Amino acid sequence: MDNIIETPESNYGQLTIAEATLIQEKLRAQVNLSPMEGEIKTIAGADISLDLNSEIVYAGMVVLSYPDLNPISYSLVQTTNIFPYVPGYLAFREIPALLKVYEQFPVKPDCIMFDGNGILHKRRLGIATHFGVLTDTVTLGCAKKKLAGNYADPGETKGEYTLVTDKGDTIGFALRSKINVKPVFISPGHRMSLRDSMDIAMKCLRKHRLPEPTRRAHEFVNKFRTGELKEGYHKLEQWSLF
DNA sequence: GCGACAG
DNA sequence: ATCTTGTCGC
Repeated sequence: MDNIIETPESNYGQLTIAEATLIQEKLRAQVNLSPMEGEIKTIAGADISLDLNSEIVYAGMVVLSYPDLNPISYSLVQTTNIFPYVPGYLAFREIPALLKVYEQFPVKPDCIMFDGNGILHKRRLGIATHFGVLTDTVTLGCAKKKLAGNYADPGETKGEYTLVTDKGDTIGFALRSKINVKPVFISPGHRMSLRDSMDIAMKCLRKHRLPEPTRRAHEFVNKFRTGELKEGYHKLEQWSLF
């Protein structure tokens, strides 16, 4: 039973929703939302890309300098998908591949931003939180749509935000990341506070709706799927025009 | 039964 | 998630 939790890459594909729920409830007790310690010098964005009708998963992470936000390295891994997409269980679909992606980094990033939620989740265990607890890393989530909770629409100015609450708990923020766009949903994953997640997300905003880490991860992973980038760990030169 | 529903 | 055409704005 416990080995299911220890080896997600080999067992998540066989899980039932009931078993997955038990794992989330067990991991929940290990989540750390205390203020982040230490300075962030690098932040990674994580994402996956899929083919239309294929089992292939193209997963990747891009490490950016912080607060400059320039890509300095990236890791790409191709795997076969096993777990289906079920709202609330995204982690079981993407984490096996992302663990392999993470393992390829000779030097780990100080923080990782996921394309999905942290504690902004019915059981407070979105993909960012799940990955953080599993690997004991500092993580946060940035989703493009609301998964759980309630919120009021934030003001139209870039940087305005409102709280997302659920059953009396504040579980994240609806952030207007750019003028005239729908808000994105920010929440801490692991080893950082709600305030930390907002501070970091805000500092990662540039000209686009999505913060640079996840925007870059999405970009790189798509280039990987279309063949423009190759699998493996790659270090970018400082003068690279990325 | 009717909505809600990360990617 | 992915597929698509046009359109608006910097």
